[in-house]
Amino acid sequence: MTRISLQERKQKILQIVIHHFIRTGKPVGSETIIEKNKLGVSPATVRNILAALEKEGYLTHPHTSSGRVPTDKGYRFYVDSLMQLQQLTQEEEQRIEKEYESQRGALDSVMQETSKMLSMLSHYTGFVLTPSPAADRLKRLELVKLDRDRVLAVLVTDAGFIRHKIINVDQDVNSTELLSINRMLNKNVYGISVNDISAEIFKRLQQEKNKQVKYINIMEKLIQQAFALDEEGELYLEGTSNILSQPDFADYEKVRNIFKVIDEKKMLCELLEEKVSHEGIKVIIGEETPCKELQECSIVTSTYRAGDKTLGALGIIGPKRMEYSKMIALVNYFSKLINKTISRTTKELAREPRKK
Amino acid sequence: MTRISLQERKQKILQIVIHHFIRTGKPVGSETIIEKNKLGVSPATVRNILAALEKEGYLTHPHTSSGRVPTDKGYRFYVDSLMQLQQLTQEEEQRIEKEYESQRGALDSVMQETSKMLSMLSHYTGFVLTPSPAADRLKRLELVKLDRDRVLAVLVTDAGFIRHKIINVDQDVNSTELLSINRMLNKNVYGISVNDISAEIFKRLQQEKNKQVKYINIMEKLIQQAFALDEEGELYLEGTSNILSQPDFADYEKVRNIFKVIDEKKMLCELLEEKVSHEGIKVIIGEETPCKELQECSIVTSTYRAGDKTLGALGIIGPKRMEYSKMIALVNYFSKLINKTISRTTKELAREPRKK
DNA sequence: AATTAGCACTCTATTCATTAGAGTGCTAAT
DNA sequence: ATTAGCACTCTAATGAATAGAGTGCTAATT
Repeated sequence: MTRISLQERKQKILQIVIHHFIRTGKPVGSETIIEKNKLGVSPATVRNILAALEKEGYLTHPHTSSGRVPTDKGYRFYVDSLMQLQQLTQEEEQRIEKEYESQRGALDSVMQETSKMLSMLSHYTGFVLTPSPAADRLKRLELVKLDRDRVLAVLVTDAGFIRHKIINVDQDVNSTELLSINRMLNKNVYGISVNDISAEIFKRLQQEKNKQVKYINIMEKLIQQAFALDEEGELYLEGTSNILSQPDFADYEKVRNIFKVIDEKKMLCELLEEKVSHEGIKVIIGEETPCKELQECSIVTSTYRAGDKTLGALGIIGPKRMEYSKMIALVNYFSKLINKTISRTTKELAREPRKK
Repeated sequence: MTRISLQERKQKILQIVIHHFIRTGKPVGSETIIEKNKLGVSPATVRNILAALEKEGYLTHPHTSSGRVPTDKGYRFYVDSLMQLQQLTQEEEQRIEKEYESQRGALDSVMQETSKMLSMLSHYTGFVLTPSPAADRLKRLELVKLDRDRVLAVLVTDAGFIRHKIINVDQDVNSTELLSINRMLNKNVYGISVNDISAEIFKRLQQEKNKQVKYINIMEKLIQQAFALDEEGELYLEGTSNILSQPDFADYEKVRNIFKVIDEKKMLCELLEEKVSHEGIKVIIGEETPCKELQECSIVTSTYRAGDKTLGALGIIGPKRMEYSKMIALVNYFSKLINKTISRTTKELAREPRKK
């Protein structure tokens, strides 16, 4: 992507076209441009410039006799260089903050609430992708006996996520035994990442040979299953119906495809996880997505830190023709907010370290 | 709804019309009826009968010169009296059963899987509504300390549902205290419905005056919050995008409304909970729904027993023009399957009663 | 050399008329 | 009670005509 800096006037006109198109959704003609903006030039000049911009790939024609429409490349340039960043209004910030205060609970419900608010404030589809707990640090592990050969494991991670899982141990364990296993595990579990835990625990157990070897067998089963988290983290998705309200998505076929992708959360998860490799706001425009069905959409997403290093993602999905500056501001704000919330949670959790 | 029994031939024709319309989606004319079925009568006669059926409210006309289309009343009569019940094919049953076997886990994930399969096999939208745990019996309650003033409560109900909740106790409780509270609660908790538990526990505690009174204060906080389950139970919803594939929903406006309702799960929850008062298959056709936006849809739903008495619901949402017999068979089958699964779970859980 | 006026040209979208076809509803005959 | 016959109604599809928006090019202008 060679970035030959366009001359100033060209840029100005490109910016006018895109801005106008974003607002109205109608192709923009040379006359319209003159009308709304006092550039001291004639329509013909503007036409020449538009033709040039088209040759360079920033604009297109739906058909010969209609105005110009931005291409993906055009949007990209707009987002990277032309657009002026916006801030949320105080009103909006207050509204968000207020909603957030009342939401004192488990992290998972905060995430759900966040995706809902993203959707409401953007009028598009909002999402939050929870990081796989596998990469997070373990804070606590609780084992509860359910019946003869099944145990419920409850994991609390450093960042404040809670997951539970039912485990089959094909061997009878009585409650007292379980309790002491539990205690032993908790002593060794704090602060280790869920990924490494299996290996780590066995290492420690071998050093602690004085303990009864009796449990080792059971424990192996338990640990293996408890930490085999195949899940890729949760995806909270809200406001999918907003897609139907977008005039840009009048084409039934396209909408159906978009919904198919969104319906199968899995696909979306993968797409997002791939893109969420490094921090900061990211804008994915149209064909930049690896997912064919979403080529008519843009995604504005940002990451947040959960615990010490794990990254989750959040953002919105809407039509390519969206108010990028506004959306970026919105996503950015929530990203910061969640970071704050999580670091608070983490701190609280850390207040009482692993004495027991 | 006076049910003047229609003469046999009338019924026959009504049945032909509805059946044909369900299959093709096109209004049915008198000629078509004659062609496909050898009734020894002329088109004119059929027309007379159609006109009669229309006057009685079972059919309508989209416009003067088109064939007949069933009204809601027509569908209702069809479902109640004309339709012959169907069975799933062996193939289908096996496919379901197989999927089910591999799914050995927490009940919640079974529910999610079920709604997915309902959607896949029906090609409509599938749902499972989990009963509010409040009405279920408690099997076990686990308290885990998170930080100075917050405790994680994990509830396991009789039927096998698992819920967790974060509780604020504005008082420091050390882990040992918590453990003994936990033990005390568990001794008293088994088999009581979550609804009654608050009252019940206090009654018992008063009898047990010998216990330290010290904890009572904390315990009150804990219990109050732990069992204040405002949730109405989970709604698992899958295959919403299938709605878009229905030719019946070509009207953008209508689809948008349907999606709005479905998006806001809450509304759907209430609707379903209301309708799910007594057991058995229920078919809600078009305007019979209390929800305006769903007037173009039909819902086939059935209940399942969770634990001893609590009812959950499951089913499918599709266009009014659906193969009712097939859908009823499908929903019915899943309903039975879940009943079986739950009663198995319950039994397993009961195998080790409340010794500790 | 850049700008602009002027004009032919292209394509869309809307309107209107026409037509074929499907299906009804009524009347009168069987 | 049934049916043949026929006028009537409405839809859906097709095509022609037209207005309008906007371009692209050429030649004149600055």
